[in-house]
Amino acid sequence: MATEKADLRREAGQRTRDGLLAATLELLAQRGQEGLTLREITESAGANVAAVSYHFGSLKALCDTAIEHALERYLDAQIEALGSLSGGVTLEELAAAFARPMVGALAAGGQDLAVMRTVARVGIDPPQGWDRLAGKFERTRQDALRVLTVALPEVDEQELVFRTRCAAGMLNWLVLAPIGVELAAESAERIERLLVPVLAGAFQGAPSLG
Amino acid sequence: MATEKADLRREAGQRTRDGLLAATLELLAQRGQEGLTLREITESAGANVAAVSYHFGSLKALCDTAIEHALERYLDAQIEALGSLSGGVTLEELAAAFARPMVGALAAGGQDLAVMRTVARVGIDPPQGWDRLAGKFERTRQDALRVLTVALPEVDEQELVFRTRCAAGMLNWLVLAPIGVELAAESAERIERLLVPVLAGAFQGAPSLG
DNA sequence: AATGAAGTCAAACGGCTGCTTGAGTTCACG
DNA sequence: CGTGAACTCAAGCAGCCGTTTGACTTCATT
Repeated sequence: MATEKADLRREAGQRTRDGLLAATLELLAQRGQEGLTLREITESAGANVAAVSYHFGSLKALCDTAIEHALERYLDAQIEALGSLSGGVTLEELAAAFARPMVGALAAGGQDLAVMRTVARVGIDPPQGWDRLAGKFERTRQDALRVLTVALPEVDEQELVFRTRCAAGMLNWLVLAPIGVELAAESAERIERLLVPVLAGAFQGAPSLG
Repeated sequence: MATEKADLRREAGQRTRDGLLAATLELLAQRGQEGLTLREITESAGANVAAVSYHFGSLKALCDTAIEHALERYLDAQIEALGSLSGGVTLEELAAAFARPMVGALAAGGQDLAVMRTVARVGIDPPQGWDRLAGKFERTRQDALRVLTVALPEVDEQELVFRTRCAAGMLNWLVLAPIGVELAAESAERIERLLVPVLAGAFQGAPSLG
């Protein structure tokens, strides 16, 4: 068939690696890094405890790898969602793009949702390998800020940064807290219809008609 | 002196109890319930490990007690802040009252801030004794909703409930995530000036000028 | 002074933790 | 077929976990 050699041994090893990463991601999403147990992961993945040391070196290294994969998946989705925006868009369009990865993950469930929950948990207790992805993270913030400064030229830039962080934090909370379970039962359209006005309103700030 | 009898033994026991509760609250605020260690608490409180079993029965019971105390302090502050609002207030006034307990805790630091952080963590992973305080919690939600339905009669009530939860979640996130450390360094006035427009905007939703 | 309740404490317990070991299996390659 | 690398596995390691125990101190009461 293919010119590539099969090498079933390496394939089996890769399968074990992937299974451990998937099980770790799922458990990280459910309970975070603290309550995580080596034997729990390996039982969930159908692997031996020694496989963790063999493939990743330690439990901590396995968690770091799983978290880094999740962060990279999330940041890529966020960059793509925000990068598609042109200069002159409405706040609603920005809000919809800002929330798209999370809305999609809530609707899709499974590993996408686990990625989102893990990223949200990492946002509360940042790991040590955080710096390596700080650049990508900063880029998503700059993407949002660039659109915001055009849409809201009268608002101080420092305040727009704060509002962006508020909006991101709100999304993180919604996906982590029990309300995320309720939202996951809804359709993507309904979630977006609920969420976009709140996000856009937070970006814009209270109108001065008080 | 006083007609009350001193009974220094009971007073010492009460001091140990309070010290354990204070140390537990501080550690709960820092790292949550999972990473918590019996010996860490007792060393921080200057007590013996057996004191936990003696005074509370178990580590879990100690945590539950500390969490319940924190929840009660938070809910009382929230009820008082929202209860002072009359029927016809602006969204900004509602937002300011909604955020007042958290802004105050950020400015005060210390145990007030620990209470707020612990409550926020509980919001993500609710304990089992949650139901006992569900009534008080529901009351704060109703207080906010009552004002919101007057201020925003054109918005569906179900959406207002969602926006209230979004706003509460945003505050919880701000106090839990690393941004909370930055905010705690600011003055209460500055925090409120940053926060109120975002909260009021989230309550109101995006204006239909898109 | 004797009594006994209240509280403290060092030491130990079984159990679970992450990790290692060495033998065993699988399979590409000469 | 023999060799050796890649991988798996049961068993065991030291160490920390929450909890218990029984002796000890402290002190109001009689």
